[in-house]
Amino acid sequence: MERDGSTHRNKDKNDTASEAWKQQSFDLRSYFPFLVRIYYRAVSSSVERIYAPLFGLSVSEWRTMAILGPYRALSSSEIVKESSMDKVKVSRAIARLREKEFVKRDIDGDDRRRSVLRLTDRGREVYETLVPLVLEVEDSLLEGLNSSERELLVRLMEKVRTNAENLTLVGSPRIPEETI
Amino acid sequence: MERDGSTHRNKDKNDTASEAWKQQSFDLRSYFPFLVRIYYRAVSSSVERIYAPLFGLSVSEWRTMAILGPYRALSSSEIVKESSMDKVKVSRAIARLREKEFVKRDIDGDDRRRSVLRLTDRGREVYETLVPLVLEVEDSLLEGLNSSERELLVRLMEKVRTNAENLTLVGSPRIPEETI
DNA sequence: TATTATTAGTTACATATGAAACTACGTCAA
DNA sequence: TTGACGTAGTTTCATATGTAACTAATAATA
Repeated sequence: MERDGSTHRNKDKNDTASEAWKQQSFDLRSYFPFLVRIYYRAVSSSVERIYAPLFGLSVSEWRTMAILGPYRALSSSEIVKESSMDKVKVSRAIARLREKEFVKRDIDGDDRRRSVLRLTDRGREVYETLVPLVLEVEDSLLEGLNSSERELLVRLMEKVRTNAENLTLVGSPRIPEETI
Repeated sequence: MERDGSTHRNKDKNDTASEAWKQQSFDLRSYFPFLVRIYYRAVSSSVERIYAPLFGLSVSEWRTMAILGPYRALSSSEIVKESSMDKVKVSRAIARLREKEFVKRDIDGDDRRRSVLRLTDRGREVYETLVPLVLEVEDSLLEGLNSSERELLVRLMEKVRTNAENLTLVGSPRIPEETI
């Protein structure tokens, strides 16, 4: 990475060819959203290396367990809110976690549409095995960054995310899983 | 975000219950890889808002065009290298771009396994329409960050990515599309 | 209370994905 | 040459995904 942080293109100004003024040099490899993608993929796979092979958990399954871990008893839609997953994904994750008997479900007495989910004992064992391991990964990922750099990284990512959300607000309603 | 950058857990030390020493407080919402995911998704969707509705391009199709834009004529496997997509994805992207007649293919004279891809005139038009738009998105995403912050953000992401890749190196060979 | 609207969660369907198998072509070595 | 191996790119298959339609239950209101 040896380009300045603000922009990496040079408008071909003074170019006289009829259409050439349009031609901005564009290099995917330094396009910020592309860098974000590469970054994300690297981080993702390093975490998945932990819970996928150990207990055959998918991402959404792990996330669901992670939410249930400290909170104890939540409804599906509460998990949706906490996890930034959609309700279909959560529903499927729960279905599989119930098959694996890592999660159990009780129907709410008052509102019988609502179900209350919690980890089973086995689920809690798995959760507690996993937590220190994924924390270890987190540490390794941030290795070499001092605490103010870590703070800054998180802060800048948040800032960018806010910008992104403001952008998306104004437009069409699509939040695809995979992009760039 | 109001936690320190290095860690957000408190080991429940001094807890005397038999298993409780294992219990680290774990909060998905502040788990770094989770934050990365949220960040990535926000950035992704803000870019896809541009090329998806305008020309019905998928992510991999857009990326392929973005690679072909400046370079002119590349083989499929060269695109694979540039794009950090796997060959199946690239192959499919090319197939659809050829249907749409945004990309054309010539078989290499010397090596008839190899095909050489380039944008068609129509493809180049699309590309040139898109480039300024996606650059605009990039700008909006980074709005409010001065250039040293931008530089830093990119640098820190790279550092984390390197850490991640070193981690993944040592283990099982899986690079899933979706994770955390 | 009957009727309609709302909410929780699931299912169906069409599309996207990755791993592995496969096809077609090239290269190397005997 | 011919066979063994290697490479470019495609296809198959099983799984994952999102949208939209759906079911079941509750809430609101007439």
